[in-house]
Amino acid sequence: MDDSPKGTRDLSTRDTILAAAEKLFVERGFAATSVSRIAQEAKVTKSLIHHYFGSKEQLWHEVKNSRLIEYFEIQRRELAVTEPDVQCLMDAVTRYFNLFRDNPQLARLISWHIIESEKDAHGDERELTLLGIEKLRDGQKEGHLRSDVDPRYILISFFCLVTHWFQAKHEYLKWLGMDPKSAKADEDYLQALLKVFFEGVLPR
Amino acid sequence: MDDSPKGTRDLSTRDTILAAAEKLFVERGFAATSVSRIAQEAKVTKSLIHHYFGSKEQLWHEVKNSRLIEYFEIQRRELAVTEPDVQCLMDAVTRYFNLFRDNPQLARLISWHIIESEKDAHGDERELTLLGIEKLRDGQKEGHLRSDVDPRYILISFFCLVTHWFQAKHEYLKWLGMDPKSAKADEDYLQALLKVFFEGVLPR
DNA sequence: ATGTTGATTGGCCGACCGGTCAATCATTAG
DNA sequence: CTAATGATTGACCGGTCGGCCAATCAACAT
Repeated sequence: MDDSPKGTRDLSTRDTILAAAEKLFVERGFAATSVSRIAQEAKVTKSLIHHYFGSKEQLWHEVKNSRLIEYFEIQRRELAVTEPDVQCLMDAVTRYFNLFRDNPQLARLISWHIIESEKDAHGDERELTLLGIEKLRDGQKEGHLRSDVDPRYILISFFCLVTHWFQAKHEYLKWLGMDPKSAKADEDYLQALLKVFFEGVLPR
Repeated sequence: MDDSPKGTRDLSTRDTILAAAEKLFVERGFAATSVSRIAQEAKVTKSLIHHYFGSKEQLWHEVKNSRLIEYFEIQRRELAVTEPDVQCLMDAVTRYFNLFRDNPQLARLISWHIIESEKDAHGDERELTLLGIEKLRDGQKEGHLRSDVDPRYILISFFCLVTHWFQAKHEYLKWLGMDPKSAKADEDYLQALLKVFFEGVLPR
């Protein structure tokens, strides 16, 4: 039978709590979310949350880890089929961008993870990053990418261009007087991102 | 004489509180920081904080606004002396980058501001952004910048490249197994940023 | 039927939260 | 000297926090 470590066979209630917790944590962050509020959202008692997850911290880690591991898994698969030629890289960038576009909680989860900067090291992250850098290095060796920039910083600048857009677009679009919920903005920004990242803002 | 609205002539204590509040808010964000903790940090009583600032929210806004207004002012001055030619733009990018490098609280303050996404609109932000876009448009008209990318998204992608670096570098450097406190990393990233932003990652 | 096990509840705890208030202290003006 | 004013304190408020616990409930194995 199912022999999960703590003996929780019924997953539906547990998942209900997990979903409620994710919603609130993603919305307000760890500190601003109370266990009782999560209980209310999941329509269970506070005690039940402690029964399943032990503590608020553990629940938060459970929420984060489940999402992040899922995200790493997707990335790993994506990376495996990516060849270091230009078209393939542009497709990979687009898929990465769309992953965030289609999972808005992901960007916020990462935001909270980064800003609250906890010590938990994932290993997954590191492995995945090194894999990406290797791919970029291949691209450089084959002449698809310029070789006078450290591939580590190429990768980071790419992360910046995608991650920060989804973290802050509501703010920037507000500054520009544009509709913060417009799907058009995502599409337009992606096109600009591809041009800037691959070709730069100087005329060729 | 000094006739500040609430009649607080002694600024030193007030500033002590402000500094303590900034330190803790920047470190942990609004929700995770308690008034008593700020009082302890500033070595005053909790009551005194309410005496000077009314409420925790008002203190938070005071902290944020004072810093952000200062930052906007610097930016406005920078922008005024920036010509839209390539060398001048690269200098402006570098100065903008160094502003964040030398004021680490600024990036975190903006992080908290963005992720806790409050409704307060600064006006300053909008005006400044439009000014920057105008400058970029000039650069396009004079042929210094490519004209097939919306200057609004050029500006945003630039914000992403700088802001997110300072928000997340500790995380990324950890992934790469590099020293998160290294000043060298800032310098190296800036060089990479300039190359990528202006010329792109494709060979020329 | 009975005991076992885990799901679920409501009540309770001490700690801390943000905030108020009346009482002091220090300074200075009249 | 005294009145006034603001700075500063400590005690206190109601409320919420995260967490604990004993009791019940439902399902199932014996």
